[in-house]
Amino acid sequence: MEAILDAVVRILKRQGVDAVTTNRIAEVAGVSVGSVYQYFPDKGAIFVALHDRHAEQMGRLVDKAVVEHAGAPAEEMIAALVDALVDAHARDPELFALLDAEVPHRAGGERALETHLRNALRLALAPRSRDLERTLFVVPVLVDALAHAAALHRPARMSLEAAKREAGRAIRAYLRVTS
Amino acid sequence: MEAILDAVVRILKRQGVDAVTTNRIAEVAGVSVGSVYQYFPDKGAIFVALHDRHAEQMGRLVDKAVVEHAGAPAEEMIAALVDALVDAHARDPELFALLDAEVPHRAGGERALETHLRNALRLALAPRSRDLERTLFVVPVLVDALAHAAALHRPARMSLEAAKREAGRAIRAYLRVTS
Amino acid sequence: MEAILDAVVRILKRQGVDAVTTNRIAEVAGVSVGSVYQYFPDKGAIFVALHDRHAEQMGRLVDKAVVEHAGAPAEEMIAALVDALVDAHARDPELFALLDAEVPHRAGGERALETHLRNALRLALAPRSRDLERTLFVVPVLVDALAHAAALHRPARMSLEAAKREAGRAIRAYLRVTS
Amino acid sequence: MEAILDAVVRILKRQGVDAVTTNRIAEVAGVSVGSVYQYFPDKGAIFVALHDRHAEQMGRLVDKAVVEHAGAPAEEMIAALVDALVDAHARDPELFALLDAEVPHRAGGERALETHLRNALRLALAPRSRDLERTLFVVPVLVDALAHAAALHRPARMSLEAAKREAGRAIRAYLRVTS
DNA sequence: CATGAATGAGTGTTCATTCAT
DNA sequence: AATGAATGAACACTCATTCAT
Repeated sequence: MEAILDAVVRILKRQGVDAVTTNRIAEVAGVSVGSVYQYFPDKGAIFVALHDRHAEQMGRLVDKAVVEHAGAPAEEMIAALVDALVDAHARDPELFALLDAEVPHRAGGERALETHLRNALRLALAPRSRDLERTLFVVPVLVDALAHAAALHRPARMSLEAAKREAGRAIRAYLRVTS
Repeated sequence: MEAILDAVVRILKRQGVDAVTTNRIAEVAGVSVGSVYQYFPDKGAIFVALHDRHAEQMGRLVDKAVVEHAGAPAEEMIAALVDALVDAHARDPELFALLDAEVPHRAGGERALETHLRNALRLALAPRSRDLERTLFVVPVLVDALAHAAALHRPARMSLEAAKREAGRAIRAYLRVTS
Repeated sequence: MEAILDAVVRILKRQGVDAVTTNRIAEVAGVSVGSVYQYFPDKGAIFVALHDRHAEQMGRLVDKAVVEHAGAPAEEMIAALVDALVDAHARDPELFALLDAEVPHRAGGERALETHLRNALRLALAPRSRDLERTLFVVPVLVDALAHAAALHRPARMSLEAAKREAGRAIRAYLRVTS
Repeated sequence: MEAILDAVVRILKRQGVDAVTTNRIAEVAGVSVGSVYQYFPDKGAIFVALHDRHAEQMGRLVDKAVVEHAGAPAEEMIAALVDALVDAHARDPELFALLDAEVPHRAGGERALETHLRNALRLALAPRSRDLERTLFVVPVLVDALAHAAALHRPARMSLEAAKREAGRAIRAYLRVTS
């Protein structure tokens, strides 16, 4: 299963989505097509699983940061969050850009990372905000968007660290006005 | 050409990406397949054109807001920007979610809206910021992400207006710390 | 009409039969598709006309040789015939090989050159042969096959002149046994 | 594979080249289109294989005649050659005419029969000729052309046997002058 | 469980042909 | 007569999926 998803990733990076056929997946994974269908009902499920796997990896990072900064000020936790997410995406920007742009998302089932962030932050932000609802709407969007941008779309002249720092400033600025 | 893109949109909304075949496009557009190929070299080009058209429409909105608030404070201009973009996307959220999730983007050629915003804001923000580079990195990301979120992914209990307002607050907060 | 056939020849040589489309013919000939259809009922007719034109050109060569050697011994006439045909084909071997191999012949309507040769030789050979029928069967076949072979398929080490001479010897040898 | 080529032959004879579509081939061969593509990379390859198969069949006949008349005079061997080739083509003249006229040859890769003949005859003719090169150029051309003509294009009034005999005479006459 | 040959519905695309101008 | 945009039937080919071994 992991092997299959890894095969998809390899094909995706080497030749693009259009080269991702079930037969090629099997070949690259070193199994037979039949075996691919033992684990996934159809091709769509493979893409879903790929997105899910990524979401879970990011989710684990989020949980870890939340747990590790349970007592600390929200700003610190968020800085850690941004840090972890940016690093994770920066490890293979090409892949994550591809995942976003080319691999179909089946609209609606998504926003997994934002949702996860929202849930994870609910507790951490509860005491801070007069209107939790609105804060929990904005912060995950900022974290997700800025982390992606920092890792994948920052200007050529800006370092990863500088981008992280600026992302942190933006989120902190918002949190401050949400007293 | 417009008719063809409109046909794609219609099929997309009614039956999803997989139903978008060149023959069906022709049928829905009321022309022959051959004519579709008179205007587009292949199916991929149709999707590209669809994304481009959307980007241009948003670009025009951006330009309009920038021009109309040329003398006004940046905050106001940005509020107008968010307003216009949110309204534009809110007019047909389903479509824009689809466009984002299912219609392949050909990774890399993208971020059109952010880029346009960046260029449009360069002048408006020039006097404000000590480090224009970083501001021009963050603001377009915030505008784009919050506008999309407000229009397409806001919590069920939050009104469009409330989402816009909150988006505005977040961006304003960042601009304030970027003296 | 000539222009159209010339266009076909040009495309044929530059890009092969598969590139010969009616639209491309029109383009290369410098007219519109509609005009092509003014002169030819359909695409097949163009190929037929091409073969016919070639057959007529060869036919004229045959007639000329026959007329010019009307009084001379048959051997001489045949030598002239082979000479003329070989030269004609050797002028553009590539084209004639293409014409033979790739341009569909519509089986059965063919053997135009052999038939023409047969008719042209009927008189010249009449006095020589006890069985004209058989001679008129063999000689055109020899002339056609050897002329083509000499012009288009002779071994790399053999000169055109040598090939012609050898072709002549073969035909003469046959004529001699056909007293 | 044999089944596929046989299907092509069947369609060719019944409905002509234009009816030879990959789907129809599959249908007539009793397999699926997919299976056709398991054995042949594309449609062109099928035609090539068809020509190749024919060339091999003829080649086997040539080899057999050469072997069986290894010690005998060259005249006899050639008579046997002509005999075998004429009979082979006469068994289904229509098909071989079609193969020649309508099935594209991909110019240049061809003359397979002549080449085979040339190689087969090299040994047999070696002692006879002062100039082997020229003899090996002419004889295969004569054998091929006369065998085809006898089988496929002889005058209506001439029997197969008579045509064979006359072909033999022509070749023998040439061999005699090539002492 | 694994295999991978076989399947065939379905797709993108081409191109001969037409006909209103 | 000439044009060339429009047509759409038809085709080569792919690839997700199955199932007998």
